[in-house]
This record gives sequence, structure tokens and C-alpha cells, in this order.
Amino acid sequence: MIKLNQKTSKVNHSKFSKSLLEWYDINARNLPWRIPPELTKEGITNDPYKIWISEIMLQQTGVKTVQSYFLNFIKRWPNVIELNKAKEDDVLKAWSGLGYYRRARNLKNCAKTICEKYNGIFPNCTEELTKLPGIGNYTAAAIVSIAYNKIAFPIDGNIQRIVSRLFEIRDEIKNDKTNLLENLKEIFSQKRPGDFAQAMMDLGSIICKPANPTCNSCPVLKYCLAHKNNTYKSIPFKTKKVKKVAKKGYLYIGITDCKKIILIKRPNNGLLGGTICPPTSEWKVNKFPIPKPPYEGDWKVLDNRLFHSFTHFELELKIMISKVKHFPQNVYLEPLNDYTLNSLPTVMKKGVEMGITSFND
DNA sequence: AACTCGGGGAA
DNA sequence: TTCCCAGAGTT
Repeated sequence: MIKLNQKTSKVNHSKFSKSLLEWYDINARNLPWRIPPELTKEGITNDPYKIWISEIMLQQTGVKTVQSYFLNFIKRWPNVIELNKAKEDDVLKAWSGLGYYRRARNLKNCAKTICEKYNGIFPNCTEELTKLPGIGNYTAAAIVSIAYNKIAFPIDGNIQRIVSRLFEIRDEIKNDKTNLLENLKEIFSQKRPGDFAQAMMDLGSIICKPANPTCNSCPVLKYCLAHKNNTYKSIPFKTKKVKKVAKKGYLYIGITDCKKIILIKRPNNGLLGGTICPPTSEWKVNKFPIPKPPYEGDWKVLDNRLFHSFTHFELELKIMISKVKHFPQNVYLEPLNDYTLNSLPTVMKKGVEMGITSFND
């Protein structure tokens, strides 16, 4: 539903973006994947590779969390050619702790396609970009606007929130953004589409925050219908989430004679897909399954339990540990050092840390 | 259209 | 605790 009442129709296309971009020119966040506005205004453009990596990392992941991962990643694989040469397992290890591990595998697959079908050059239109693995409507539009400074309409959580408040849209947030798009097209900047998108994101991060927005310092306050009518606290509207189910299981930490930990590669589909972890039992809702350690040994259960929160359920793991002499050929044997720990998904890192602490006692 | 995918920062 | 984060892919 598009709401074009008298107040919102006065939102002037060029005046809005002028106010926003003047604010951005002074207040832009200094981010490692970003060319600052004083340089983009001189025609210097962002590196599509860096914008791509950052956009994938930033999917459902905060800027603060992403920065160090981004710098490490770019240092190790500075361009798409190098990334294409990387091993998928190494990319997954570099991704460990970020979550949503499918992103890392899609990244590798996408690099392959870019190198083999696009001669190492990122497409500059959303139609081609959305064909690539891991790149949906949002990321395609972000690359087109931010990296190539062409007109496109990335709609992330920030832009969704800001536009909803500007036009006082009370609709429930959905996957389908066509509604918001109509309103966004009334206010965006044709001259600086890349900076406009980033300015909206910075505004959403610094001023127009989800809770307690600092409206008194907002550069586009006079255009905001939700502020005018004091409805911003309930916009955007979201339904409250259902309570998470509790799942329980066992984590098996097998240690070889040469003090290495036995790891296996999880199936590509499903939770923590493709990552290399200690084996676990099945995870049953509300009760522990019967423990069945995968290798012969003198298994003991730790007193401490591991609690970890996923998006859709809470996990409680009992940790079992044993010395293991016989194991299959296809396992991964890794030394118990910081590199190994930091290459594990967070839940597994926590479990291994608990396990080896007790093992050393 | 509804699920499934992690993890952490911040209030 | 709860919410939210520069979402995409699958069902």
C-alpha cells in the first residue's frame, strides 16, 4: 500500500537527498571497505571485490563484528583471482565465528563463476549479479550503486526503517519490498546513488536507530512523517518472535595419542554446513539422546554443560571426552592450538575449550 | 509466504 | 532477556 497524502507528497526529491548528502559528507563512517565521500565526489570508485566481500559479510551481521574479518580476508585474498585459488575449507575457517556459513561457500562458488564466465570482472547490473550464488536483490543493488555508482535500490534494514518512518508506513515488514521501493524512488539521489545508499545506512546506524533514535540531530527531520505524528516508536512494525525450542545433545571430543583432536566435515546442507567440527550426537528436542561416541575409547562426561543460542533454537550440549586409538581414515586430525580453535564455529570452539580444560586437569 | 540458516552487540 | 544486524536460498 502506497501512502501519498498531502504531507508526504511534499517530500522533495532533490531537497531530501541534498540534506542527507550534506550530512553524509561530514558524518560518513570511516569503514575499511569504503571510499570516503570526498573521494567519490572526485569520481574515484570503490573496488567491486571489496564491496562484494563486505556486503556478504554484512548480511545479518553487524559492522563492528565484520571489520576485523574483512581486513583479515582482504589481506589473505586481495582480489577475486586469489580467492578463486583458495581452498573452500580455508575460506570456511576464515569465516568461523561469523555465522551463516553458506555465505562462505557461496563466496567461493561465486568467485569461480566471476573468474571463468566474467573474466574476473564483476557485472555492473542487478540482472547479471542476482544470477550469482549468494547475491540476492539487496546485494546486487548494493554492488551496482556503491561499487559502480549506478542507479540501484538496495533496501537493507536501515533503509527499510528510515523509509517506513519518513512515509509513516505501518505495514508489517516482509520479504517483498516493492511497497518501500515506490517511496524510496521519490527521495533517492540520481547524481550520487552510491553515496546516497551509504548515507542512508549511516543515518540508520547513527541517528535513525531502531530504539531511541536521536531525532533532534537528524538532517532530514523535517521530511519525517512518523516524527511529525509521533508514531516513530512503533515503526517499522514487527511481530514479536516465538519462543525458541530447546534441543539437547552430546559433543564428542576424541584426542589421539599424539594429542590431536579428531574432527569431521559436516554435510554442506543444514546447520553449520560444510564446517569442520568435532562429531556430535543428534540434537533432540527437550531431552538428551542416548550417547553413542563414534570411536572406541574410555569416554567420560563433563559436569559442565555448554549452552548456545541459535536463531531458531537453544542448544544444550554435554561434552564427552576420551583418548582414541582407532578412528577412520577420513577424519581431520588437528593440533590443539589457537589456530585450530579459531577455525571452529563458535559453538564448537566453546565446547572444545571446555573439553581440553578438563582433559588437562 | 514461511522456514532455515550464527553469532554478537547493545539496550 | 530481547531485539536487531548492509539477507539469501529453499520449501
